[in-house]
Amino acid sequence: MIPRLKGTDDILPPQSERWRRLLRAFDDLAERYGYDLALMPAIESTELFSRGVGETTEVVEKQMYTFEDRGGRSVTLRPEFTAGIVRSYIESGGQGIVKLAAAGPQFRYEQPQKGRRRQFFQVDLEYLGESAPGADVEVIEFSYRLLEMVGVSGIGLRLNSIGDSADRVAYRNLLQEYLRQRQSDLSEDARRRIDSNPLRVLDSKADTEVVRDAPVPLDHLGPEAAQHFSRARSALDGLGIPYEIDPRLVRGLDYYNRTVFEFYSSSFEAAQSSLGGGGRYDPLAELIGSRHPVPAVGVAMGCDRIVHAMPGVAEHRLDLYVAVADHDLTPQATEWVSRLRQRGFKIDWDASASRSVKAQFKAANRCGAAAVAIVGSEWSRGLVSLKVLETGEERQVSVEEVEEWMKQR
RNA sequence: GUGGCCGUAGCUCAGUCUGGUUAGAGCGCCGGGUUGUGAUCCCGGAAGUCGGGGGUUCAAAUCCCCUCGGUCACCCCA
Repeated sequence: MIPRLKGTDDILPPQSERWRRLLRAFDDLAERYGYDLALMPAIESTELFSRGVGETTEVVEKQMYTFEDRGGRSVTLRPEFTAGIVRSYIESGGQGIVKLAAAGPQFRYEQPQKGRRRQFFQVDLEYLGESAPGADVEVIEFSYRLLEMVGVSGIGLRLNSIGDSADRVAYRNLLQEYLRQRQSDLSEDARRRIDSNPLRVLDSKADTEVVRDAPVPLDHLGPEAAQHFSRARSALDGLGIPYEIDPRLVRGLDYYNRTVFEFYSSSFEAAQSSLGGGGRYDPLAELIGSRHPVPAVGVAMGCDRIVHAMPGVAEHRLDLYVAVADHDLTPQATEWVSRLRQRGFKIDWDASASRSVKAQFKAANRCGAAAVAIVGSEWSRGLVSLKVLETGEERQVSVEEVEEWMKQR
């Protein structure tokens, strides 16, 4: 036996039923909100991520699946969607407003635990070319409605603004000065980040005492960033979307500015409880080679975690299971099953045309059929036996009545 | 990369401390009780290199050493 790789999952029934519901809900909402489908490469140039995501980020420093391909190029399995989608926007002309929805696996080489796999699945939305706070609000609202729609309970939203790059130069100095003063109280990791990535110290769990009194970006926003944030907030208030301001929320990727946010569920018990997050990333396009700025905002939701927080729904998977009692009638049954499926009914049957009625009933029960129709001696009179599995009630009816029954159920 | 816990049937686990009949149970699967009736009930069956290797012993799932895997947590993120 060759087992699956560490940190990868086979997603099979019954769990996969929730995935189907989630992906359908995402697809449906994306269409309603005007986002077009994007199917992106799972593999890109390593440089795209090192420049876009940031050299000093955890992801780039030690979590990427990077290797040399047969042509000697350094390539990387995507650890996230955004950099690749922005690359495609620039590569295809880089103009105007483009709204895209994407879904697929991402790869990060980490020690697996609950809610954290080496291959994990994300649904993703990117709103490119729009600088107004309304775009931030739209992707946040979309995410909230998606979680609501699939039945996640205890939805929480943390919101913050980390300001513009220009505001952050002054703020960064202030923070570094503060951290250096408290250096002796900091963890080793935090000390290392004072120079390379001081913002990340703000969400360090090991340094909560020092961080509590540290200056936060929210108090040092420039006037434009401050106005952007207050407009976004009042729009969210108007939509009735609850949130809490978390002044120490920063994101692990370097390209963010202004609005950042994170969704979680209070019912998902795990150390990795964030269901998704995102924010505005106006600086990214130029980091990866655009000759003009591209304002943009996006969100990525972790499907594996959302599915953990979704309720299971017991419902009949199939409208009908067709059991063949007289195997000479297999050709007629084949045609009837096909006709019903073409009309949109969910039908299954024993395609082997060899098993006993008893075995076919067992199969029907196992796959969650609402009823069984027996094709046997009564077929010559235009009838089948219809047995409703839940009640055990059985009667002989015409094939037209079977369809009526399924429609009214 | 570091630490805790766990590896026995397809799944969930008992048995390990205190070595000793043929390694068990529940669920699931297959068959029969009903050659046209599931779920429920009764009867039967298949299925296990006890994670792997080495050692101690008359004897190892059980004790010792090494190793591999899983899981949760730290770190970090979706």
